[in-house]
Amino acid sequence: MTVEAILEAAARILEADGMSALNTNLVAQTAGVSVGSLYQYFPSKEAIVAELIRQMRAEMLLDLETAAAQLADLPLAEQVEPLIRASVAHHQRRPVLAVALEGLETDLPMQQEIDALKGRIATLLVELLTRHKVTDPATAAFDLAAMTSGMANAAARGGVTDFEPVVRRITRAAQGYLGI
Amino acid sequence: MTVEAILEAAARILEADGMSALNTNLVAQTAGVSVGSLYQYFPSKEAIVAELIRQMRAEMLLDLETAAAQLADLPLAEQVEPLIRASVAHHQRRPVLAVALEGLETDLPMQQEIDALKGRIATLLVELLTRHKVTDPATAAFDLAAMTSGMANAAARGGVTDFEPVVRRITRAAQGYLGI
Amino acid sequence: MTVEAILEAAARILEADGMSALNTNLVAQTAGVSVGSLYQYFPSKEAIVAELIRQMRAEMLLDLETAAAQLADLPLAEQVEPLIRASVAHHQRRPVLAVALEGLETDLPMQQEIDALKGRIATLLVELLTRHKVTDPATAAFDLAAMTSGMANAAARGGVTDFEPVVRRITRAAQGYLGI
Amino acid sequence: MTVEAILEAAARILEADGMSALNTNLVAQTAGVSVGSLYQYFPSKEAIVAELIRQMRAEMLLDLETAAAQLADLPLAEQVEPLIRASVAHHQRRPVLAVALEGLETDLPMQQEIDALKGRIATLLVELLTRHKVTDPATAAFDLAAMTSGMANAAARGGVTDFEPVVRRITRAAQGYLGI
DNA sequence: GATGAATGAGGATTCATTCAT
DNA sequence: GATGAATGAATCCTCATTCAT
Repeated sequence: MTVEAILEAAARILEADGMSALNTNLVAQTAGVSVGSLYQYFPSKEAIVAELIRQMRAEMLLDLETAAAQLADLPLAEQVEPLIRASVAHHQRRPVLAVALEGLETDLPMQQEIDALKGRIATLLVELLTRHKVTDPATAAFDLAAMTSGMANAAARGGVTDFEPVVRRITRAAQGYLGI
Repeated sequence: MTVEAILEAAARILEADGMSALNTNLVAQTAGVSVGSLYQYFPSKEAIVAELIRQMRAEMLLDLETAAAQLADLPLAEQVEPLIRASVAHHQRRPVLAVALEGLETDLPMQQEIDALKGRIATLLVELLTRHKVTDPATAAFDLAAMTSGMANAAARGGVTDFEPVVRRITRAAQGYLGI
Repeated sequence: MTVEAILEAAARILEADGMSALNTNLVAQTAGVSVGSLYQYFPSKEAIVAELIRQMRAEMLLDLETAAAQLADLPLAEQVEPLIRASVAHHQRRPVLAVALEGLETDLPMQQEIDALKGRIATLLVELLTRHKVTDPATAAFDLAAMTSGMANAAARGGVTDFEPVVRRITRAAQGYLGI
Repeated sequence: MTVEAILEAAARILEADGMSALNTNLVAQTAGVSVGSLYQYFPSKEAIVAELIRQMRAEMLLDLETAAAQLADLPLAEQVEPLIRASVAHHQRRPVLAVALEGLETDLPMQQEIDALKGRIATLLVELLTRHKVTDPATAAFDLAAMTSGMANAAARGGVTDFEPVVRRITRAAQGYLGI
């Protein structure tokens, strides 16, 4: 309960005013708990942000795994759009937060758990592309992920809230990249 | 001289340790000037970052204008790759700095001059796409720019220093997007 | 406790070395608290001074109200001296501080609360003079207050610590002014 | 010329925004000279303020001496008003500046020349009162000066620009004080 | 566990003064 | 003499973190 309140408070502050406005006292106050309690559950301010990012990546992994499982037997051409839709589901849920967190991910000192999740996401994509005989699947997975998040973030920054058209445009680019 | 020393010092700190390590005393010291001098030329820490971004965008505009001028008479299919190369030239020059500055651009309060440059970059692309009868040229320009910087940034973050292969991969995606 | 320590520290510094020596670190140190605590209770350095002035004016109002209540039925001629004594009671308590604070009052940006207190002091005097048929009571109240604080401050600056003789001399001037 | 420009610039800044806005760079700029030149003529910021105060006191002494000379043969009762008028002539000329400078006088470290002028003003008054057999002429001079400047400053602070009525009211108080 | 007052290092900014040109 | 860029000590203020209750 407390943990969730803290995370939600941090998320809202990030959405509203960005990282420069995020400070532990404000998070605690917004969450309706004391700073002391905040430090009971999180060792540092960065740990809060890290947990938010971890959750986002965990959700993304789940979204992708779910989609991949359902699409397993289809040809690659038909999987692309649903997979991109899954990759972007977290943008669809909270676009502004997604952009903020992705921007923060770079600065964060290496996080065991987050890196593991990102590894699993990468592996999922690489294996999928390998299975479909894509050349240089590692690079392709990397590029497709970059393209997808680049376009989704730009759309979110531009105030988009319905990502369905965005998904279709990303799909076009991805299919071009894959030579489909 | 002093101004350049300050900007170069800030750039190097940003490259090495990111925004959280950027503080006015360190910038001044690294630049070999006093804090007082720093404030003679920049009203605030943010103004230094803003100027760095402004320069990056100004260079990018110049790169694009130069490329566009040389390509004016070619069909779109042949312009894509050189234009992407131009869009990414600043990554090629200082990849780590480019990533850092693009990440900072979002947080920065609206900057007259930077916004003007970004407007001119956007206009250049929109007009070029319009000339070549691309459907919904505004959205296409937006998406292509997002895709390009998304992939270039990811590559830079991954430690890439030769962007030539990256340019070719982005080109593939862009051509797919444009249906070429 | 902390608030009082801060105010007393500020008061002592003001008495000893004046406003130019008043800085937040010194106040905190003198008060035996950290700067952080100081800012927990006062939003700025000026706010500390403002509170000191507010207290001085609040005491003055109380002194005057008490005196006025006790003198209500006497003729004006007999009220003048006790009222001046009340007006000057804060000088009697801490002469050097009183002078310092009155000097600072001018520069201070308008303070809701302080202005309210000064308004009540003025009203008290104006009504009293009105009740005794003094011509142009507003101007008279203004002048008498100015005369009183002018002479009391000058005496304090001159090192006087016993204000009883000063009160009697001010009384002579005030009675002259009132034509008594 | 330069000296006067500097003093006038300082005076105007003091009038407009008070001591907290007075800084050497602004004074130099307002005066249309360089900071370097300012320091050619004044050893420190305080020296500028001190000179302004010195001039004010010098003018006041002159005003008083002139008045006293013209009134030498009149009875005290007839001298009071003209002497107060002379004491307040500098308020009449630049009320806001007069208030600002009198407020600054206290903080200023002892200034040889200013103290000498104030001594001569005091002596002039003491001797005049002595000549007219006033009891305790030193204290009377002190009190009358305090009362005069207290009332004049308060009036100036209140926005008064015509001091003639103020002079007459001060006169009433002074005559009361002197038992005239 | 919860609280929130207290801490104090860190960092932004100002401005009197100097001095090379 | 004049200039104004450069200096850096001084000062304000913030905020992550601790710890006594």
